[in-house]
Amino acid sequence: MTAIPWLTQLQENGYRLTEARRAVVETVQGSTHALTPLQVFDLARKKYPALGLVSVYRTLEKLEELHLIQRVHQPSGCQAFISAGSGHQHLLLCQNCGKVEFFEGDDLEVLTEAIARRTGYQIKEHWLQLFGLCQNCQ
Amino acid sequence: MTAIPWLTQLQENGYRLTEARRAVVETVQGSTHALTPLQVFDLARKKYPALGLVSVYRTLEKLEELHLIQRVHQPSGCQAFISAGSGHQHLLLCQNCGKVEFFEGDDLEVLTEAIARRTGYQIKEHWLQLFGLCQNCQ
DNA sequence: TTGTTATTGAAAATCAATTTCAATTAGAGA
DNA sequence: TCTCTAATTGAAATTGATTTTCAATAACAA
Ligand SMILES: [Mn+2]
Ligand SMILES: [Mn+2]
Ligand SMILES: [Zn+2]
Ligand SMILES: [Zn+2]
Repeated sequence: MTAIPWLTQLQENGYRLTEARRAVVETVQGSTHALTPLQVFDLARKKYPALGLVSVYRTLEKLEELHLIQRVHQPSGCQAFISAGSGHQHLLLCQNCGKVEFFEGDDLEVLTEAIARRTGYQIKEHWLQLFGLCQNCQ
Repeated sequence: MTAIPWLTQLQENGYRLTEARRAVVETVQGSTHALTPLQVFDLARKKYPALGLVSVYRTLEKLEELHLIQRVHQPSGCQAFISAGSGHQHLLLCQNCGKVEFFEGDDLEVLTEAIARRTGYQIKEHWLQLFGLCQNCQ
């Protein structure tokens, strides 16, 4: 719920703790919606008006590198980021407001094995994403 | 196997049949790999050297609009296109060479209903994509 | 064959993302 | 606390993909 663990992890990986980073981290960490770099910029500038857009890109890059955030692919575009789920998880996205939920417990073993057999592919991983309307947007 | 149905469908939708379009359509229609606009350009120019990159973008736009091609999302980027599957299908992609296979027969009913109940979302659709290595690339 | 209008490719414009750079600042060590 | 240095900053320039503009061309209906 707090941004401190992310800031700590940045520091533990040799990155310095700055105002710009703090603003970006607090913005992304606390969001229940996937945010584009520009959206992060607009929100984070409220916390730290001197922030430059470049620092948003640079911080997002580091957060992705540390697997603290992940890119969200949508029909409307693939530039948005959200706090990464822990372990093997999948996304459920609201088509209207972009609200994100994680879920796990899909069981694709049987399916992937059948497809591997039929196609001759060696299957390594999968993407599963659900789209719909959140309670607010129905 | 032939590009004629696509060309016919373009014509039926009021679009004229030109050399540029024919070259792009033949290139994309016949490919087993997802192709970026630039890859389409390079391949289609062999058929029609006067082709401009702009016409590639414009033709891909129309083919997507008619649901003859679909965008392919990958960790490495989301600009590539492939012939669209018919009906409800999913993709299996080779992580090495980009070869694409379609499959169907996933059964996510139980899963999506459980998640709908738990999250309160009304689930409308899903994306399922498998990644691996094709026979050639293993 | 003719006329209209969609389509073309080249060039210019746009837009997001990246790189460059000189000034600033975090934070390690004294 | 003070000093030093390398990381970080935001502005500006650059890049690269995509879109728009435009005058010339060509598809195709009549
Ligand atoms: Mn899974
Ligand atoms: Mn399905
Ligand atoms: Zn919503
Ligand atoms: Zn392959």
